[in-house]
Amino acid sequence: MDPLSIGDVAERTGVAPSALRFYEDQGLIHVDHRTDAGHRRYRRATIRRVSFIRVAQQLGLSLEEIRDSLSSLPDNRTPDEADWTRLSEAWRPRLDEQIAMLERLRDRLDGCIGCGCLSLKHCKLLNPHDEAAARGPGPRYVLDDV
Amino acid sequence: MDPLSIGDVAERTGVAPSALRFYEDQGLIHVDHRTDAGHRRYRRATIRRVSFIRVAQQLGLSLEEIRDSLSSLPDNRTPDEADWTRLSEAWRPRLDEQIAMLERLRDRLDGCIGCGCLSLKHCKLLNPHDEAAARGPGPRYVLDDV
DNA sequence: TTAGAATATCAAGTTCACTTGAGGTCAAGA
DNA sequence: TCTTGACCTCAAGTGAACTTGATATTCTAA
Repeated sequence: MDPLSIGDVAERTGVAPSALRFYEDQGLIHVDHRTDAGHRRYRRATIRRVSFIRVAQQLGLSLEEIRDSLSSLPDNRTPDEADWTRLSEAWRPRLDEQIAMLERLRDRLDGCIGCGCLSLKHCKLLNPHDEAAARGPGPRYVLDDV
Repeated sequence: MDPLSIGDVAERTGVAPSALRFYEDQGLIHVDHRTDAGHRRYRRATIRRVSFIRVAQQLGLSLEEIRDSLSSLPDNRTPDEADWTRLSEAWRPRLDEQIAMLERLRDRLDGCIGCGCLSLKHCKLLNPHDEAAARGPGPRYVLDDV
């Protein structure tokens, strides 16, 4: 049962067969071999790989970035602890940054609502001009650290 | 200086004029009036509105969802505390959910690296089958609550 | 006054991440 | 045997979110 068909992988990961073929085109996953009839056969580790891709997408990474990230993982053997550590360390800053951004937004929304300042001139969430303007355009106070 | 040109709004928000015209087509923002020459003139509140759109996008909302969200804001007057409270309450669950998901992912990555289980069969982050399989496909342990 | 920057419209093009469609092969069950 | 379903390839289509290009007008500063 080890060699998995594209349908197996699709079912296990929730990713459509067409998407799996697309990922293969993009160099994100690879088949172990083909049957005589030309059908794809994947190794079990591919399920992990595909799950990984979906999680990375949730993080906001593009497929290209994910491919780069995955390139540090071996495709011919089961990734070991060192492999995952490398990946984890690469992700950590991004993860921390995203969490911090969302928390900042949440706290600011709460704070602003609490003090009612959103209707005033001083709200730093939705009045990115003033002091913030010097640091470039956009909603700085949310997207950046203050 | 109150009536702002499209260039002013672009500069203040970091959003290209073409994108602002596009947002107008999509019903996300509106002009206050046009000059005799047909040039767009925006009210100051439009900067907040556009900043809001960008922040919402960072949250993962589509322009359509954002339009719905913004429809609760008045376009003809400066939004007041009640307006923002309504919006904040609508966002809060989504915000909390996203933060929780990212924290879950971070903690799991840390935990898995710490115990080295990512190379074993028991890692719940990258082995979404087994028990998790019953709850549908995909990397459940990260995307859902456990 | 005159060059250049900014604005306008409208259609078409771009990128990303896939999906759909057309046309065909192959294995298993009624 | 037949038909259903899973698989194959390759090209084209999709939707979201804009951008670019063509062409024209208008504002601004030397």
